[in-house]
Amino acid sequence: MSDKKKIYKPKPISGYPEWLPQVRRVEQQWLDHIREVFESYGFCNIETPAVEALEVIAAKGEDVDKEIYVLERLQKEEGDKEARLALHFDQTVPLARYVGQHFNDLVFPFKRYQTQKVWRGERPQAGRFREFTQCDIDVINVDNLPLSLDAEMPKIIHEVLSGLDIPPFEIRISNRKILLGLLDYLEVRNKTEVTRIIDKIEKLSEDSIEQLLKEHGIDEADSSEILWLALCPDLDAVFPHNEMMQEGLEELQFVMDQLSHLPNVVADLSIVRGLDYYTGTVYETMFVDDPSYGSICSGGRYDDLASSYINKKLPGVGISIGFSRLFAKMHTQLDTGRISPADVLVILNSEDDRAAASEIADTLRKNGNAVELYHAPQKFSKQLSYAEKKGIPFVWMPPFGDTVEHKVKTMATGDQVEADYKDWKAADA
RNA sequence: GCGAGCGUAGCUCAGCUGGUAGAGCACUCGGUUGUGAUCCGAGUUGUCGCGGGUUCAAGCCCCGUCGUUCGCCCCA
Repeated sequence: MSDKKKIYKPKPISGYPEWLPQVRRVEQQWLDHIREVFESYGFCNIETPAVEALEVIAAKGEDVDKEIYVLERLQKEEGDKEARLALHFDQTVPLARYVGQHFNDLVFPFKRYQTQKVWRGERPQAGRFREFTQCDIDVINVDNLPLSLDAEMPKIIHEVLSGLDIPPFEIRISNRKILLGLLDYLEVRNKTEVTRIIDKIEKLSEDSIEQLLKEHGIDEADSSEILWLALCPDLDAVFPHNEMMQEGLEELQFVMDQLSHLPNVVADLSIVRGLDYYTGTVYETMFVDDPSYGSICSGGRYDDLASSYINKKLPGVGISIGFSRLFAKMHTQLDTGRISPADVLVILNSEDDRAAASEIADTLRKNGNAVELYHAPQKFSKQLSYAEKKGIPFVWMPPFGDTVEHKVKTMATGDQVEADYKDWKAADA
């Protein structure tokens, strides 16, 4: 029997992160926290399929198209007629479809949160994945939507992020009408390209921005006016050249006034966002000490979300936490050593003690403890070592030999005290 | 999709100008009185990413390929 079994050497797939149990444990705690905050503001949850019909997803333009994963059966035969399916690329498009489809059954304003994986065929980098989790909240209404919701979004996000163990962050807010109004006034044609250039202000120098603008046919006077606006720290200093700019300035001022009690929420006119469907308020969130890591939470207002799916005007505002990016930034520091969720490990002394040990474990569980029972009567040191490795904080030591008392050992200190399993709680110990 | 770097035990890496692989950690067992994290002893682990070429000889050189990391594009 010399022939070795061939094994497939396991390796990670780039852009598809996975964590060890001790990190996943923290990840779930973060997700729980996010859910609790969202629900405390009255958002309800939905989940949509991993896939949408390709034509639902692919309508956003070529840049987006090239990142879409299409689904196909391996054994598909030529000529098989099936709807082409694609993995969703964000949660906004599925939401639009969902709202259009269930319009008559939804109550408006529709406030929903959604935490799911999304897929993008990008080159993975630090904080950038091919499969990642987003936590979205959106509010959608028929015909019009109060502007104060534009302020509620960052307020909620601020509350969420403040409750997580992360470095200092800053939520930056602008209103697209301001920059787009100026581009209108300057009669700039390729607005999308220009806004994308302005979007790079975080990474590039002023000179390179000017150079890029020049390459896209913006003359020096216009270019310096655009740059001045993007970098202008004071809303009052901006002169509105037209109604659009005026409107944008007023809206932004209104939103900022409502958020004035939050120091790390700032107006920043260089924020424009690449995605074209945003029409007013836009948000981005950066780590203060590492802004080039990218936005960990972005979003904005859109005039009509679902016009491709239903003949109604449905304005909305939404924001999305790039959960995977956020979590990946921290995960190396998040290993608490707590692999198991168990509070206590019940020792199994011998086969004869199995029934008793099992009863102890059940009773402890009824009292609200998470309990793992060791299932093999192995050496005591081995069972202790197991608790140590799994990060289980307490070990329950049932009577053995001639002894009659139960003891609980606290692993961190080594202390052992007598205890009654009928009313012991890890939380009190 | 484009550009650059890297690819040696489960992990982090060493391997000098080519001479058929090593450390630390991890893991397993042991150090008699049920007591883990420390200490001591013993032990297991590799087609040196894959394919081809040069050479008496390749982990080390050349070509290709795949994977991966970083930058660009775009974006959470």
